[in-house]
Amino acid sequence: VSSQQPATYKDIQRLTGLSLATISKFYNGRNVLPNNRAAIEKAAEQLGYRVNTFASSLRRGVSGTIGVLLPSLQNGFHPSVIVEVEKYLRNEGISVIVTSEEGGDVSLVRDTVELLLSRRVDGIIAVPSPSNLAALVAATQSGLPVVMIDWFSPELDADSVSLDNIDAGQVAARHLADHGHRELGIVGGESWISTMQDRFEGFTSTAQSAGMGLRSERIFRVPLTVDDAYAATTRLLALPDRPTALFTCNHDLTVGAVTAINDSGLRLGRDISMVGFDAIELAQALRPKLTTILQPAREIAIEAARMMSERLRNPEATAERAIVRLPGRLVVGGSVADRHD
Amino acid sequence: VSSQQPATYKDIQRLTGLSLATISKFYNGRNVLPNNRAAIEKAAEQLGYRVNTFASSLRRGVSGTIGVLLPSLQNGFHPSVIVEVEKYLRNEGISVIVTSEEGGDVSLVRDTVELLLSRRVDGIIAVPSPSNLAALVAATQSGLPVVMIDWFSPELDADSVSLDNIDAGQVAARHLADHGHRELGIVGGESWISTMQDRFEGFTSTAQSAGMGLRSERIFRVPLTVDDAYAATTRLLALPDRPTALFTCNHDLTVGAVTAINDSGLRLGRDISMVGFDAIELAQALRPKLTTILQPAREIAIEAARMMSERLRNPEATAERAIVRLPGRLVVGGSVADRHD
DNA sequence: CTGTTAGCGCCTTCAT
DNA sequence: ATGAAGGCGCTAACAG
Repeated sequence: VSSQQPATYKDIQRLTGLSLATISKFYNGRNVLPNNRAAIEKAAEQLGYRVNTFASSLRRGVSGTIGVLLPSLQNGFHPSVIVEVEKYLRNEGISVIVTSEEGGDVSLVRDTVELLLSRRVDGIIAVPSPSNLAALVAATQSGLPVVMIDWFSPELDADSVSLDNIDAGQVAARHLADHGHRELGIVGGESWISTMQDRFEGFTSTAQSAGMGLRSERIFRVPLTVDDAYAATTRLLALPDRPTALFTCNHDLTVGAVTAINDSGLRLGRDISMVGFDAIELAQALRPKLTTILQPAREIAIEAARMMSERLRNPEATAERAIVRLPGRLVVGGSVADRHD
Repeated sequence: VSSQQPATYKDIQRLTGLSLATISKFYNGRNVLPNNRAAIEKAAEQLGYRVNTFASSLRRGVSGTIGVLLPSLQNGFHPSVIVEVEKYLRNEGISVIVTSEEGGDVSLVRDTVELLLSRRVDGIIAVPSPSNLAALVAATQSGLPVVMIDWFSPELDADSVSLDNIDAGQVAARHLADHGHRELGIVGGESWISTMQDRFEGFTSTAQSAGMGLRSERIFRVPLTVDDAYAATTRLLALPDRPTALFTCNHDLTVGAVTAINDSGLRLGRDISMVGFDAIELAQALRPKLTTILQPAREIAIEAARMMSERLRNPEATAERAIVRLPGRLVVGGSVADRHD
C-alpha cells in the first residue's frame, strides 16, 4: 500500500538523459532513434510511467473526452447507450464521462451540462430534455459538437439519431388493420417526449386513414412507468366497449400492459390483441409470444458515436446537421388474433 | 457557431482588476470581500466562465473522478450501476468515467485499467474479471481505492459489495424443498464467475443436506446468454427422467429457461416448477407469475458508491477491507407447484 | 532527430 | 483579505 507519486517525464529523463521534448515526441508517435526509443520504453516500464492526461489535455486544449447525458427517466435503453458509445470511441482514444439527471436536487440537475463543460468534454451525446435543453443550445452555439439520441428537440441545432418513431407507430397500426382489427386502444407516453409523440402520431394517423376510429376514452398517455401502464391498461380493459387490440409505445408500458392483461384474466391474442414495443425477451418468453416492435438500440448508440467521432475529426466542417432515423423491426408473435371474419 | 476560447482567470482579472490568487480563493470557498465577490460573479457571468478542471486537477493532484469498470458480459445490471454510482457521487462533486471490456481487441481490453489510471481517476469501482484482475491488484498496491461490485476476487485486496449469493442459492433450494420437490435441476453459469459459483454452491449444498439429490445430468453450467440457457433447458426437459423443479442462476438464464419451457409445451408451475433469478418484470408479466429471487441492484450500486466516497474522504485510513453482502428477496409467484402428496 | 524554451490555467506558499 | 511568483506535467514552437 505504498502511495508513491506517479512518475513523470522528469523521471524518465533522469534515467535516460534524454530531453523532455524527445520523450514527449516518443509518446506522441513521432520519430525517435531506436536506441532512445528502447531506453524510454525501459525506463517507463521500470517506473510504471503513464501519461498524465490532465497535463496533456491542458496543454493541447482538447480533452479526449465526451460526455453522455441521460434524462431522469431511465428505461434500460439509456444506460446501455453508455456502453456502446464507450466501446466505439475507445478505439479512437476517447473516454466517456457520464451524467444523468436522475435524482438529486433540481439545482444539481440543472448543472449537468455545466458539469460536462467544466470537464472540458470535446462533445456531448445527449438525450435532450426540457431541463437540459437551454444549456445544450448554448453549448452548440459556442461550437461544441452535440449529438441528440433517442429523444429529439427541434430547437437544438445538432445531429440526431433515433428510431423512426413515426414509421414504428404506422407499422403497428397497419399490422393491426391487416389482421382485421378496427377497434383500437393505445397506451402511450406524454406528448413532450418526442418519441412518444411520434409513435402516437404514426399510429393514430394510419389508424384513421384506414378507417379505424380511435375513441378518446381508449387513448391513454401516461408517465413511462410499468405501474402507470398497468393502471391505464386495467381501465382500458374494463371499458364497457373494450377495443379488440392495443398498442403500447415503449418497453415499460408494454410490460405494464401485459401484466395487466394477464392479471385481468383475459387471454392475450384471443380475448385481446396487442402490439408491444421492445421488451423482446419478455415477448419471446410469453405464451403466446408477443408481437412487438423492436428498436435497434445498439445500432442507434453506435451511430451516435460514429457521428460524434466524425464531428470531432472535422471540427471546422460546418456540415448540415444530420438527422438519422433507423427503422424498427416488427417481430411477429402470436398476440394479434386474426379477425378476418 | 462562434468557437471562442473559454474564459480564464485572466479574463476575469481583466474585468475586475483583482489578482489571480483572489479569484482562485473565491472559487475555492475562501473569504473574499463582498465587493470583490460581486465583481467576480458579475465578470464570470458575463464571460460565461467556468473552471477548467484539467488545470485545477493538474495543480492539486486529484481528479475528482472515479472510474467504473465493467466486464465483457453485459447483463442489464452492470450498465445501471453506472447511473446509480454517478447519481450518488455527483453530490460530492465527483464525476464518473466509464470503461467496459466489451468488444475491442484483447490488447485494447487489457488496457482498460491503464486507461483509467492515465485519466488519473481517484478510485475505481470494478466488476473484477480475469482480464483486469492483475491490473486491479497492481492499482490497489499502489494505493488506489478499489471497490469490487457484483463479482468477487479473493486475490484482490479491496472493498466488495454484492448480493449474498450463497444465501440466494440456499433460499431457492429451500423453497423448492418446502414445496415437496426432490428431483431438481439447475441452469447456472461457469464457475470462474464468483456469483455463479456461490449461487450454485448455496443451492447444491442445501439440496444435498435436505436429502435432495442433484444428478450430474441435471446440472448445466453455461455461458450467461439467453440462447445457451434455452438450449440447456431444452435438453434438461427432454431427459427421460425429468426433474420436477428447476433453478436458474441469473437474469438471462431465467429468460432463456422460461422461453424454453413455454416452447416445449410444458406448463410452468404445473408440469415443471421453477425458481428464477431477477427478471422481475418478466416474472410479473408471466402467467402464472414466476417465483424469482430478486437482487437489490440499486442498493448494491449505492453501497459501492458510498464505500468509494468514504475511501476518498479518508485516504490515509487503512481500515480493513469491507465486504458487504446484501440479501436477495424471494418474490413468490405461481411457478412452484405444491407436491405435498 | 534532439534540445531549449515558454507557456496551457490554476493553486499555493509567502509576503504584504 | 489581497498580491506576486513559482510550478503542477506536458507539448509546441523554434533552433541546432
